[in-house]
Amino acid sequence: MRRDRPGRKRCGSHPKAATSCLIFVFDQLLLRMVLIMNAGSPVRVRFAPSPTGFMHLGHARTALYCYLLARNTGGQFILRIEDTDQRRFVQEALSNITEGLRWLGLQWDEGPEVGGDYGPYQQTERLAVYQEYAEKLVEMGHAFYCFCSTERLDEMRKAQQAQKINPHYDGTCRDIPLTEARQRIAAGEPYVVRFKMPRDGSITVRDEMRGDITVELGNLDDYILVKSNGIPVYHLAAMVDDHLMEITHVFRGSEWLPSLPQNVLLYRTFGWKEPKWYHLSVFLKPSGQGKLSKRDAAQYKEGGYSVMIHDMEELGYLPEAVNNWVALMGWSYDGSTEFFTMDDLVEKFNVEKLNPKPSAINFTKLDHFNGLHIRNLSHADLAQRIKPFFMNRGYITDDDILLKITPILQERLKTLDDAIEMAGFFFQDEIVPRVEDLIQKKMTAEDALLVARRAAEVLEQMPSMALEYTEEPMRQLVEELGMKPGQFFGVIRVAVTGQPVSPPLFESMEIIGKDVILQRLHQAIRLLEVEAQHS
RNA sequence: GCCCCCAUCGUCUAGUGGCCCAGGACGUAGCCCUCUCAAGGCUAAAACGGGGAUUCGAAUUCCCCUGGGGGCACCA
Repeated sequence: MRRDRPGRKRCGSHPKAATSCLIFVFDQLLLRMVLIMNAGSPVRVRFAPSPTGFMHLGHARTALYCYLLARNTGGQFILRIEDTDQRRFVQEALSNITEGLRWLGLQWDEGPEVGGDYGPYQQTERLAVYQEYAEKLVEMGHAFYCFCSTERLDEMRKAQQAQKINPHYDGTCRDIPLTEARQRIAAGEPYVVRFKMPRDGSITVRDEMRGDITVELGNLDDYILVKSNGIPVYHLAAMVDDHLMEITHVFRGSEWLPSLPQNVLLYRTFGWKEPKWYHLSVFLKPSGQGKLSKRDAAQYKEGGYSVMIHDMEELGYLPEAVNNWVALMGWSYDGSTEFFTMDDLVEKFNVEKLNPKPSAINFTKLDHFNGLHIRNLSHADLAQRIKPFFMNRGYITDDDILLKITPILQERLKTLDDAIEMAGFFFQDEIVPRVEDLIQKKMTAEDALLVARRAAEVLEQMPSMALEYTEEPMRQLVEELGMKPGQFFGVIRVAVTGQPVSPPLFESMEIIGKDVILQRLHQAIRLLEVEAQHS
């Protein structure tokens, strides 16, 4: 297939460029055709988490890619719950995952809560289906019943490891005649079903991002298909479901890559049409050393970051930014475009630019994307998004004021949470500035007092705190006093906002209003008077 | 121990044999703008892991080494 190389060739005026220009046009035509062909073949992709833990970044990326490809091709995005491990089942995990998906804006077309024609979408509700296929495999002679106890298996493995040979099933039950096996089962003997791996030859499988991979079948194990409790393992359940649900493209973690040959062999044994496989590489720690682990989670949280999706909202991240960030770890568009809205991603996502290299997460880049997406929001939208953060801190917010402060906050926020520290003073009845903040560098208490007094005098004359009544008069005052603007406005800023760093002064003053401004100025004057006497 | 995968600035990446003494982005440093902080603009430092081979020509193809990652369960 032709590769997409946007912006690579440019039509110039140089005579030689004419040919390349023609080629470029032809290139674009081809590209169009490829896109149309792609769009004409809707995919069916599934995100299939197991409810054994909460949703993290790895989940988010896999789900995002699934969603993007489905939307991009007009196909279906399916959510399937792989809950065949009842021992590790976590009650809140399912809701945590569905909430995470919804927060990210990755609504599924089929699955829990929404149904679909290929249901049920929870594996424990499909047990009879797997049983049927396991039986079929036994009858075909490609699987066998195994009566080995876990104790014996453990010992066997230990012995193998001691001899430094590859741990694998030793084949004890492989050749028990089927009639005998059935008798033992009827007699109540516990058993599992194992795949009867061919002993000779090799198999070549294909990961779309890496190419062909060939392995010796002798290296593959007689892996278990059905556990002794009658519940299938992933390798059976997922393949049966992917086939039955007509999944065309499988996105899963690279931890599954080693078992791809077994998985593909099952497909081929049944004669099913194989999906295209994409094994997404793991996320590494920010240091790049080792994969992201639960152990480190607490540490990230301390730094104001998290790898858990349910933390992202509270930390002040936008789902748009998380998607943008996560999309670019393992996928690129043209190597230079990095800002993508969800619509952009849906339109531009393509499997050709997927990359198999493990990537270290970079939280500061998340911050950057979050800032970009915050600035991309409308004032009204931003206002509504920062509102809950103020509410949670006990501030009584006012929608009008919120809407007024949004424009001066927007380009200063890295996270929505930053709004509290930056603009809390708009909603506080009383602020108490620290005297040492009031007095600017290279300034005495008397100097600061003079600034506050003169400013108060001037502002008192004004009909309101509208920009036209504050900025010019204050600048004149600066000149009159022969001070540096930074110093002068520093005093006013701290007096009015209570903090040395704030959104633009005049805009802030206009929003706060004349009464409160004068009140705060006089408070500062009182504080400075006391200070001046003591020094 | 065995099997599999990966390898370009600190990090995310572009790159599919000549457009590359390697481009973009985050971060870092400096400058500009400026009422603080940001945002924005400009500039700088910063990479093809090592060795062979193929070729007129290799970041790009092949081999070996090294490094990193993953897997080898009645877990997913």
